[in-house]
Amino acid sequence: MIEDWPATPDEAVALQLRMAPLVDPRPPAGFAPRTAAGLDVAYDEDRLAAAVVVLDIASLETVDQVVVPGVTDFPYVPGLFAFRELPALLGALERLTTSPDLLICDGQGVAHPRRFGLASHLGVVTGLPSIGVAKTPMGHYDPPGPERGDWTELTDGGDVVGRALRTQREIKPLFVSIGHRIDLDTACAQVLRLAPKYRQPETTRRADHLCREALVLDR
DNA sequence: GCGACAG
DNA sequence: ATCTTGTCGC
Repeated sequence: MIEDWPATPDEAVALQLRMAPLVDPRPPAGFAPRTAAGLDVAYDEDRLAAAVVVLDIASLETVDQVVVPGVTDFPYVPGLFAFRELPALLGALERLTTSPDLLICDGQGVAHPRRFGLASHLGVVTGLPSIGVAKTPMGHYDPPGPERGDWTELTDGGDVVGRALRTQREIKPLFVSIGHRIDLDTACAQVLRLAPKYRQPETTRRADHLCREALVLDR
């Protein structure tokens, strides 16, 4: 499934440079996502659990979920985060009953040194529209206003790569960037819609809870 | 050369 | 990511 999987950081960087041009910032024709999947991974030593939870965007009800166990192959290296989580997340995605319309990822999309963070990598590999939602920025930004929905640009090397988006009043913003096949306005609107009550989107919250629980039960 | 650097 | 106490609020 995953050809030429890198064994070293140098190979991983080379793969990102080859794949970054494959990111398509244009949404599919008539894009109107009905479901969104949250993806997250939890760790315990060399074990991990990857979870995907699919929500109906309108009702925020869970319509499908999968969690799979795995092992950590790749060390955590800033900029190469995807190589740690991608294999397990793809395995979980394959086991879903239905294909989600949109992927909400825990990390950067194009707000990344090589414009190819986890969300972009997942989007390109699956062909699905994807959004990167990170808790910490990779780039520079000025603090947005205090209200829910307030935002400022996230920049890197002179490029606008995403937004610092406040999802709750006076709560630290999230850092949203496009992953693949979506535009930044739509990405931010979807994140806001999915986060009516807490800082993080419901998709991410449920996937987080699910993989943590699985890690404990599998032990 | 030194610091910064998603989870 | 994970480690952690008490504390505030619904």
